[in-house]
Formats: sequence, structure tokens, C-alpha cells
Amino acid sequence: MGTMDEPDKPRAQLTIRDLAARLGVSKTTVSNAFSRPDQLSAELRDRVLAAARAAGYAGPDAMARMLRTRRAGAIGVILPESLPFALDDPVAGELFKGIADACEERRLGLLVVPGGTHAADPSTVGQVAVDGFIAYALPRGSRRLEAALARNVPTVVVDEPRLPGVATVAVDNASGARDLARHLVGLGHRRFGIVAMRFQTDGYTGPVTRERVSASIYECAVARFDGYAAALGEAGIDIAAVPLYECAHSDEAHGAQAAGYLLGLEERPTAILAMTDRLAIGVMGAARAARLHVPRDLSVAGFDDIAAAAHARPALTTVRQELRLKGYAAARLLLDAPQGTDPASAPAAADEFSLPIELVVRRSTGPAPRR
Amino acid sequence: MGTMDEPDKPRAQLTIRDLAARLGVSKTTVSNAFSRPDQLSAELRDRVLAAARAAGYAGPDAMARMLRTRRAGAIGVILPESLPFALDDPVAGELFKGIADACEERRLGLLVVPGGTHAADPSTVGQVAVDGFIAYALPRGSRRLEAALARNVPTVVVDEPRLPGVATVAVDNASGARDLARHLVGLGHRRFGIVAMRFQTDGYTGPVTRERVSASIYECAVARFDGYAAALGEAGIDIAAVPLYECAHSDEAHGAQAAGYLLGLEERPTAILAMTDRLAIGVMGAARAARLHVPRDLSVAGFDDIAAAAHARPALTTVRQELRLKGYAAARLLLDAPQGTDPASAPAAADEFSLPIELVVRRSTGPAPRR
DNA sequence: GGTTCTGACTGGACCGGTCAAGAACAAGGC
DNA sequence: GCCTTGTTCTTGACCGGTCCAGTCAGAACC
Repeated sequence: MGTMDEPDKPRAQLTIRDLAARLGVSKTTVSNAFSRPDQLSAELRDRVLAAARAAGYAGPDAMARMLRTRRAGAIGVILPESLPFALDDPVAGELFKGIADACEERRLGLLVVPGGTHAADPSTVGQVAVDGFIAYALPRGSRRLEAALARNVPTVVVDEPRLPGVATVAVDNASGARDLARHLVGLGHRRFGIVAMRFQTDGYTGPVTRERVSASIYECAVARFDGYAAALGEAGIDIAAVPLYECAHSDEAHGAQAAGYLLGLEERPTAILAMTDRLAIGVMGAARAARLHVPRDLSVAGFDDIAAAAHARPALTTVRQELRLKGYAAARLLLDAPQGTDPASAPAAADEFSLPIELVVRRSTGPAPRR
Repeated sequence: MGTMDEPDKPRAQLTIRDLAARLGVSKTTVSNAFSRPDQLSAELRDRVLAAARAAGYAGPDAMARMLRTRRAGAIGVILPESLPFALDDPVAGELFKGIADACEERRLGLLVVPGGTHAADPSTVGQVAVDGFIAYALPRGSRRLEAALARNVPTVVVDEPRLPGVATVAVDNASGARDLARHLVGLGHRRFGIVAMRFQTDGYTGPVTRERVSASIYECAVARFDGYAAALGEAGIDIAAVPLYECAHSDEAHGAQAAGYLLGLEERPTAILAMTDRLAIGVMGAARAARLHVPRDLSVAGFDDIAAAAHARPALTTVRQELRLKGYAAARLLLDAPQGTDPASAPAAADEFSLPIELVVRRSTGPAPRR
């Protein structure tokens, strides 16, 4: 075979026109043979298809078809960080599954917009061919989200940021956090510590003040904080005095680090509120390492109820949200949006879609140790 | 502002031409303002960009640009199953990360082609706009892979199936499996059981014969089996007599189920070779439930060395492969392929890219129990 | 036999850009 | 003064399809 090279073989991609010429029919007919079988006789259609196969023509060019039909057959996902990070995060993973569920129902592709170190660069958002975007947990003022919105293509935001006129799927983080904190207050706890997810994009990890919370560009984190604060306030606890540790990334290592700080404080907390389950699991690991028994010596609670929460030892008290459903709902909201209509003409539909949450009490929280 | 509604405002997507007309310049100039700044004076460029912003024009239409430039800015991934399944599988997850690493380096999107229950339907493969495909662990004769190949766009296969002229990134499964089985033989084991991943797409789970292996459309599974068989053969063990249990899906539950079968056999194996780590971990779970101590009563080995393998109790003996690197290599192979040249003209480059593997001996394998 | 209808196929505008080639004009070199 | 060079912008073809508005033949109807 090696010697049979035909250097002049015109492999230049065949077009529908070439095929039409070859068959002596019109372009339209060839197009119809592929895309609208009812528009020509079965006999001719077979002939066209056979000729196409023989010529090595694989069907209408995707890009040209998209341009004409204005449908890309894919939806875009914009993530706060790079995809590898998201793949390590069970919360994003579940969300992804939900989105994928909807995509596969509709036979749509799922296109992850590159983020990574270039997350600040919105240009790629404008370059991809999609029928809509799902923007997940982006900071307020995200350039990429702005770019997506500017494209005038249906866009659904998951979690944050909430923008007027932009469809959003979220949960009531504040009330979830409040319920959780109330649960701990009810168990007699008075000395709390809070392990927060990031409030800024600066990569800072360490103790922070409430000013940083107020200035945060991450609404979810703020809402959860506010929920805690509300419950503690009700109990007459001075929220300003509650130690607060921010973690740049939501993983066990950061949670352990935060616990290291909180458990080393003079007034050691008897209960730690972690804003995510992974942080909470990290806290429990550190507590164990410090010879503290959970929940006897220390109560720990998370948020999200990822699979690992139920498997943790002890099983983690947390706030359950239906992450997969959230992804599915977001995608459906996107896909069922009034197609082709002026996006500004249909703001009647509620642009806020709220999913239920539920306090899940497990073994990681218990009565406050006396004294 | 609210009352200033202009109901006849032609929100119909602005084009480059509209903008050009509005500014009294040519289409090309507007296009250049966005895509080739060096082609016009900075002053005019600023004017164009400002006008665009004012008019709500977000930049050149992605589809039209793609059609003209013939670049989609994304690479397609074809998975053996649906994306949600892949997201649950750490092997696919790591691979994904590697692919994503390469995509983000190049600022490319990552488009997952819908699979799911429609995996047999190759049409979506032809509808998406991509610059190339990565096909992962597809069964021989996959219609979707055929469709990708027919599109005449660069395509790289990961693991399987190996096809002449198609670039492939894989590992030497047979020799990895052989080394692993030799390790167990060296520990004195003579009675083996094999837990296999699927050989067919029929969803069957249960004991199978070697005929089914020979007829398999999954080359990886066959290679691993052959590797085991080679090592056991060397040791004079009759491979035909070694019990073989096929699992439709590679997860702990199936592994446990397989173990249930194998451990219930009259001639109970002293060593179980599982074709994936998750299956192996499932086997260990079942062994524990059956009050068998690993590795004292039973040795268990896996394949792939996922993160969970090192964390398992006991830590799992397995064959390490660099999954993330595999994904990265596949993507680089795809992206660095001679662009635009006739795919048939450059078969000089090795179309087989083999990654190293390594036997990792941990605590789950030990000397065969005497008697 | 004339009209209407139906089914099968065609012509050409259009989707919204990019790009090679060229025009217009100023500056520089000899 | 003329030719070259360069910069800046324009013209018009092209990317590869889809789809609307026909044309044309034959069947059906009265």
C-alpha cells in the first residue's frame, strides 16, 4: 500500500455541490436526501446516499449547516475554574451529570468553555458554537459571563451571580445555613468557628474579617455566611467575635488547615460550620489528628450533602441540595426557553428557579460539651 | 429609561455589515477591527469597537467565522457510555483531565458528544463543530467512531479499538496484566479467579467461557485477559479451568458480585485478578464481608492505579498507568497532527503511541495460604 | 378538455463572516 | 521626478450548506 501513493488525489473535501453535479441533480436535492427524506422519492434518495458513500462524502458539513440553521447542537458550560478542578469537585461533578442528562435527552453536545488560567479572558466564550450557556458559580462581574450575555444567546446562571433578567437556578443558601446553625445552637453550642469558601479570587487562605465578607464577589459564600450569622444572632451570639477562616479552594486539605487554626484558638470552638462538605471532612480529619472526638468534643457540619458526606466517619451533618437535579433544571430551563424570540420580550417568566434544600442531621453533630 | 421603549427596535442580531454601513466603512474593516488589529489604524479600530459596543454587537458570529476559517475551536470527545457514567469513573475522569489540560493550553473547547442510550446513533457525531475527535475505549465496529473517521477530521483513539492508519494512544495491557499475574504466581498462588470488565455490549454479568473472550469486541479486556493467561500458562496452570466472571460495568458493586461467585466456588481461589481497580476494591469489600482476610486468605489485584487504589484498606496491588498523561498525550497528538494536510499523506508518523506502565505492589497481595 | 391539485425537483438568495487582491495616497530613495 | 515601498481601507469571491418560491409533469376532478 505504501507505494500506491496517488499524490494528485483530490481529497479536498467533497461538497454537496460536487455530489449534485456528479449525479446531475440540484444541490437542494442532495441536501434533502440527507436532511429531509420526505422531500424526494425514496428511489432518488437511495441513489444519492449510495453515491455519497461511494465518493466518501460523510454528510453535510456541520459548520455550514449551523450557520444556515443557526443551531449549534451543543450547549456551553462556563466554569469558575478549569475543567480538571471541576472534575475533582463532587459538587460540580453532580451538576455536570444533571446537565449531561438533559443534553443526552435532547441529543445535544456539551461544550466546556476553556477556563483555567485564562479565566479572565472572555474571548473564547465568543468563539464557540453553542445554542446557549450555563454559567456555574461565577464571581460577580465575571467577564466571561458578560461575554456570554452579550452574545445574545440564552443563558442560565447556576447559583451565582444573580443578575436582573438572567434566568438563575439556585437554592436558598441563607436559609439552609440558618437552619443548620440553629440546629447547632439547639444542641447548646455557643462557641462557633466558621470555615468559609473563598470570598475573592485572590487565592487567599486564612482568617478574615467581616469586611471581607461584605466585599465578597461570591454571593453563595456570603449567603451562607449570612445564614449562619442570622441563626447565631438569634441566639445572642456576637457574630463579630466568631472566628472565620477563608479557604481559597474547597477541599479536604484546606479544611484541615482551617481546623488547625480554629482548634488552636484560645477559645476553642465546640462547633465548626464548614461551607462545604469537603471542607467539613477536612476539619474532621484534623480534629481526629488532634485527638478530638467528633461529635463528643467537637461538632462539625458541612453543606451540599455530597456522597462522601454520608460515608464519612462519623457521617456528616449537612444541608442537602439536589445537585444533579440542579444541573438538569438549568439545562431544561435553557433548552425550553422561548426559542428565537427576542430575549428582552419575555421577561415575564420567572427568572429565578429555586430548588429545595433540606437539613440532614447525621452523627457529626451532637450536644455541646459542658464547660 | 423604562418609558423609552422603542418597540420596533430591530433587535435582530446585528451583523458585521450593519455595523460597517453605520460607520461608513467596509465589512472587512470591521472584521479586521475584531480579528486583525494590525490591519487598520488604531484610531479607526477604536471607533469601530466603540460603535460595536454602543450598538450591542458582541463580535463576529462564531458559526460564520468557523465556516470561513474552517476551525471550530473545540475538540470532540466520544465516550463509550453517557457522560454521567464517565464522570463516575475515575479512570475516565483522569483521562478527561489530561485532555482538558491540553485544551486549556490551547484555549480550545472540549465538546462531549452525546452518547447515552443513543450510543448506537452516529448522527450526532456528524453534527458537531469540532477540529478533531478523541475516541475513548470504544468497542470494535463502533458506528460513532466510523462516523468520526468518515468526517475526515483528525481523530485519535485512546485505548481501543486499534485501527490501521488511525492514531492511537494506549498502554501495553497484555504485558501489564502478565507482570501482575507473574507477581502472584511468584507468591505461590495456583488457584486464581478472574474478574473481567465487559466483553460485549449486551450488559451481561456473570461467569463466562473463553469463547466469549475470543469473540469480544473490547480489545483492552481481551489484552488483559491474554496477559493473565500468558503468565498462568507459563506457570503450568490450565487457563481454561480458571473461573472467569464478567462484569457489565466496572464498579465496586459488580466487583463484589463477582467475588460472591468466585469465593463460593468449590475450589476457592487464593488470588483474584480484577481487570480494574474498582472491581478489585469491590472484591475486597466482599471478601471482608465473607470474613476473609486480604491478603492472608486471599490476594486481590487491580489495574489502572486510580487514587482510590492507594487509599484502599489494604492498599491495592495494581498496574499503574498514567491516565492523565494519556489524555494529555491524546490531545496533543490530535492538535499537533499535520494540519490541513491530506490525512492519508502522512502515515509515516507512528500511529501508535504507547505509554509506560508499571507494576505497583502494595498490601493486597501476599503469599498464597498453604493448603 | 380545461382546471386544479399533488408530488418531485430546481434556482438562487441567504446565513455572517474572512481573505486575497487591488486602489488610493503618502512617504522615502535615487 | 519617478519608481518603490508601505499603510490603510475596499471590493468581491468564497466557505458549504438550507430553504423559500417556483417549475413541470402527471393525476384527479367535473
